[in-house]
Amino acid sequence: MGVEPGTLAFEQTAFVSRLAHPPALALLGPTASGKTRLAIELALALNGEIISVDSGMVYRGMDIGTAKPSLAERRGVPHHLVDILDPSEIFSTGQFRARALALLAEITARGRLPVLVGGTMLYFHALFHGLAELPERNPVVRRQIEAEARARGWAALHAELERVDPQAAARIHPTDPQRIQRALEVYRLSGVPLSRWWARAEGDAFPFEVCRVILAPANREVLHERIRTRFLDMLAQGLVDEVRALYTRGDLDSSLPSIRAVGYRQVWAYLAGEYSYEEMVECAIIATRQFAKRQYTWLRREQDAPWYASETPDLLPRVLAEARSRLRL
RNA sequence: GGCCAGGUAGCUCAGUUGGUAGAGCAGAGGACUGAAAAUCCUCGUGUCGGCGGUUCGAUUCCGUCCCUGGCCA
Repeated sequence: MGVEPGTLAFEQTAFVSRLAHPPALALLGPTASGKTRLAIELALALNGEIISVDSGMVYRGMDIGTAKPSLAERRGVPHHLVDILDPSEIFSTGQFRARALALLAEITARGRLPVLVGGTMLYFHALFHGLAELPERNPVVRRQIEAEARARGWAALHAELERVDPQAAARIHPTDPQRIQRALEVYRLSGVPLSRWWARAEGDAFPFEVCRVILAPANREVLHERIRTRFLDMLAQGLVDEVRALYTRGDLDSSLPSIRAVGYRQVWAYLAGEYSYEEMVECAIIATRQFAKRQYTWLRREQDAPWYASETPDLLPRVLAEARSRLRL
């Protein structure tokens, strides 16, 4: 494809030669930090396209509760990995990584800047640091393991894991059903212990020069207040009706990752009669706070990325300046 | 005003036959390899409502006062 002199695409391509890899921008932050809006501004200013790094926004029909930007709010900026699945489907970190990598290449080939934005820190981690070539989840094996757990208890399955994969067993707590299940699944599917798979895939380099920026409210009380008012806003916008539409479909249930998402899970429980309205509101806000806390734990590990307070004046110009100098745009 | 039941961690409550107390929730920190908005780990000093009394020792027993809820006037 031809790149014409004088266009932004030409300039970017020209500068790329000075970087080891093509440029990419990544905006990470906890829920309710304001990253969605800032990302759109950045993409507009830098000729970018957005790649959503968000395990909830992938689902169609889940708009209010995931704080998905409306078409108007997107202001013409393409948003990738949004509305790509039905809530009955299950996404995975591996699928995210493969699709994101493909999109990064496509957007770069178009002469535009990829802007990764989101709060699903495992996805960012897998993208930047690589992922072992593990076998994909297998529903049959999972059901089998669940049945065994019901009969013998997770501790017994952890003991079994200890026999076939002592290294993985040492890292996985006996009360962590999800990881015990996954480790046994990988072993049964491949005959190779999970710890061996981990050891094989050491450090897949991320083939982009990435400028990472972290956006978060200045302090916890501010974050908690934003979370509270935002959830109340979602209710005012019709979150209960949105979840009811999923609830009345009849083919979805509370074990699905989509329905387990913060907010959806609690409204679902309210519709099922397990919570009063007040309990639902309270529990959803609490769950969101706890989710944000886990996001901070990941974020603190990203020492090389600068932190910006959500309430910083002139936030956009500052982040723009940071991106331009790091990526030589 | 009288009677009853309570006042113990931010919240809901256990408990101590007298030796100054512990659960759940909340909160904080951490882990994290195809469910990740998931899953899991660690962290509990607080005038035991106030003031007196009894006692070597009171959060516990006694008296009194205050507060909350219920019932009766």
